[in-house]
Amino acid sequence: MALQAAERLLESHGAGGLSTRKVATEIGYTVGTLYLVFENLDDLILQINGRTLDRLYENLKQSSKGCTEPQACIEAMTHGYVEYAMAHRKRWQLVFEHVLTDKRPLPSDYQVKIQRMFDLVEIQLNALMGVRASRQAANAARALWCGVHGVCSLAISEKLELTGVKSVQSLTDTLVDNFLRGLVTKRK
Amino acid sequence: MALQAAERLLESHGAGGLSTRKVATEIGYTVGTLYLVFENLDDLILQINGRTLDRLYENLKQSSKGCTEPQACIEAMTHGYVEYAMAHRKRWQLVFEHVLTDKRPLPSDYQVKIQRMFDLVEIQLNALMGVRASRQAANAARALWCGVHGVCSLAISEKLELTGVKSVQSLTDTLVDNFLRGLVTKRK
DNA sequence: CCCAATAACTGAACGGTGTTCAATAGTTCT
DNA sequence: AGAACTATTGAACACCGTTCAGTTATTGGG
Repeated sequence: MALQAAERLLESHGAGGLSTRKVATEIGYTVGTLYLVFENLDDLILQINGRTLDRLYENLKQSSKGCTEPQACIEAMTHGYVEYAMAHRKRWQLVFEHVLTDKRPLPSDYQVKIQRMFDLVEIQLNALMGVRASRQAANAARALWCGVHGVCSLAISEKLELTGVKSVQSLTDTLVDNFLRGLVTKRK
Repeated sequence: MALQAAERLLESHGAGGLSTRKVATEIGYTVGTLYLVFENLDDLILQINGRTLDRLYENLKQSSKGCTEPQACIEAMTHGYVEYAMAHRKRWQLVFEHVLTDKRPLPSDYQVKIQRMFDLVEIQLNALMGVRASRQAANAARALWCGVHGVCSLAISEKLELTGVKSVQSLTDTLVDNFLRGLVTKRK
């Protein structure tokens, strides 16, 4: 599959090294053929990103498998997110930091794949906050997840002076712990 | 100046529309001349970004001018940040979401310009948390600011289904309010 | 005033990119 | 075998970043 070759190129040469010609050559075809399968380079990238989002989602579910307490679940998921992002920076970056040429809105299944992740958190927040606050939980889930995303974003693009995955994890812990404590103290 | 022309192009055609040839033409010169002034396209972009970071910093200081309470200051600053990011998406995106071709580390004054913003928050957190917790305040400032950044990042790249600046502001409020409440309740 | 030295600027060239599409090669079916 | 259909090509176009030998402008000295 072309997508596998593209992912190989992405991992080895970064997002900048992704080109239609290279991908085509990698799978033993020429450029023209690639354009019969993909509408666009953006299209190809979106399909790679779809796969990445799937794996990320699976990673989150896996991470939160062995937990019972809502708070522990959320912490496990944030660790899972950070872990995946840091372990597959190039892939993660292609999803969240690559500006597409296309002006069209992102495909709807793309939105769904992102929303899924929010939902995982929302479920736990609902458990944590009680049934009454389900409206707030949705909002809080988004806020929290944006926050975790922000840590990864700045860490991966090296705009924090953090060294190593460990310190990124501890920074997200700071964010998540305080946010959650704030959330439950409001409810009391 | 070439930078002004480049910023004009950025605003009108997005980061993708930035090219050495276009910038050169815009100021009535040819490509070669541009390479006497800038080492690189990356170099040009970094200089634009430096200016953007300066303006963003000024905007933050301005926003937090008329406040007295630490919490109000922080909220004013986050609003200032979001406001600037949403009003100058292209510029903001070039700073934080454009992946440079160069493999070299970011210039040190770049790091300084980012650190400055953390510092503004840290000062307020110190006031909020008491003197004892200055070590935690530095960490908390980074965590909080990463969080706000994350909201902007996802909002601007349209990965949230948020409509309008208003809802972005309210999402950051959710994040910031809960985080701060969590922070102060721990201290008690 | 003219010439030499210096600074400013050019634009063609190279190798790369995304994208298109007439032409070709291969396959299938009657 | 020949027609219909599909798969694949590769040359062409317009752009890109980057380089650098060569040209033009400006300056200073005699």
